[in-house]
Amino acid sequence: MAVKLVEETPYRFRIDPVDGMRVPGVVFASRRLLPDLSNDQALTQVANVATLPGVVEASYAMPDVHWGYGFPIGGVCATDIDRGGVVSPGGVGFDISCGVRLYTCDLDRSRFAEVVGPVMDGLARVIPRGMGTGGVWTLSGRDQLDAVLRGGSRYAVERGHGVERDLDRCEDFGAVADADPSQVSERAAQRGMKSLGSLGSGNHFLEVQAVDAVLDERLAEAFGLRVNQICVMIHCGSRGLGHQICSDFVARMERVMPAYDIKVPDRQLACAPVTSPEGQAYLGAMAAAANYARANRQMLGQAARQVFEKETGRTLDLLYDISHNLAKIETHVVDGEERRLCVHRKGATRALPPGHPDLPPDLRDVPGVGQPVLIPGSMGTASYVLSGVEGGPAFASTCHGAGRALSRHQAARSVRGAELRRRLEAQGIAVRGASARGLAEETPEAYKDIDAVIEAAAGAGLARPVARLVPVGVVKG
DNA sequence: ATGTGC
Repeated sequence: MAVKLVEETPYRFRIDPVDGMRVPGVVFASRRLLPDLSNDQALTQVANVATLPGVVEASYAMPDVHWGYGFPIGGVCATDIDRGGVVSPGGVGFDISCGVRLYTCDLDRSRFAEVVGPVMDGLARVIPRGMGTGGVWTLSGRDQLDAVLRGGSRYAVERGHGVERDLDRCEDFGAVADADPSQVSERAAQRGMKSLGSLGSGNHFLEVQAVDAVLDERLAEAFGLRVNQICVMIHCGSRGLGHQICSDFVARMERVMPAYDIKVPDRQLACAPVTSPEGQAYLGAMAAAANYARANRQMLGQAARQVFEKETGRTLDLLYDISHNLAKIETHVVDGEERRLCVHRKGATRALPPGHPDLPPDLRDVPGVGQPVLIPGSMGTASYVLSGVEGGPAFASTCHGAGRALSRHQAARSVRGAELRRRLEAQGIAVRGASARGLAEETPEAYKDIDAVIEAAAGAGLARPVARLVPVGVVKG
């Protein structure tokens, strides 16, 4: 599909419907980010998504959009459940409920410098990472795995892995409803059994970060962030379990699409009506994987908390835990009417407005304070905390990270792992990696400029920047 | 992203 962009505002570009598109495409980006997009498969994917049955408003792209499996990464698409709307595993992604959790620590950057060695060595010892299996929690069997799949972080806390306040600060208060472990294949379960509490590889990490700049004093205070404060960010997902569930359901939906008379321009857009048996089965399995991902982050956070308590005498307080790969059933006003939608966010972060009932209890009634939004940067660069805003377009969603600019292969060719490690250490960043190649694939040059992405997200009215964080120690898969 | 690839 040939894609033509029309500038609507400095931060919003439109793709008019052609060739079976049911709605326009809308790309939130700045002029600075746009050249990267002009010759990119990602925009064709934005247009392809606009052909899905039941799609409403627009196929949205966030400022960090890039090419993905079928759907672009950095894409948001909502379908109307009661008007034939579909759900698609490709619109969620392989790493179901991949997301970020951020803890604050009552410790300043200068004090942390005195204990950086023991803390980083402690984290390196307790945080499983890299390809393959082995997590901090060895499950007793399928029954206990199913308890994780139903209960998420809540089950982990019930079993002593965390405190009740952690759950107040988790999306969905720690567990997605309607998880259906019976829809999780034996193969997916086998893969999940041995990986609970592990980072994985790729761009997943655990970082010790320092608040570099406060960008909104009032919001930062509400979120408990101050300049030079130490934080811990964890970015990971549902490991082999989520991957297997996605694979299982892509194959299943490809088989049943003809029976629903659904035709899509790319077979990687395989989908089924939300209300169909296949749609419901996927949503049940997806919710189970989402709970696994949250329990995964809970376990890693608890392991990090114990290291901090032992080595610094200070604990970690959870600021928030939020996914950026998930489909959710939500109610939004479309064409002046409240509709039940299936909102797919793939490489896009939910950003609820101030006063929303799903906000943490202690933030819910604070005027002007929206949902904490956690945006991980690439290795060695900044990460951001944002806040959801009133009236955000794109069904209360924003970007999820810097977005790749080079493929893994290109990145690995551009720099040697050992050299990159020295460079990071020279910048004052303590590195505890798993493999040299893994490091090279994540070199900062392989990603877009996170500062430009955040500027575009703010300019487009998707979210409000609160604080900029920089890494002081990184544990990578 | 992933027991990395039909």
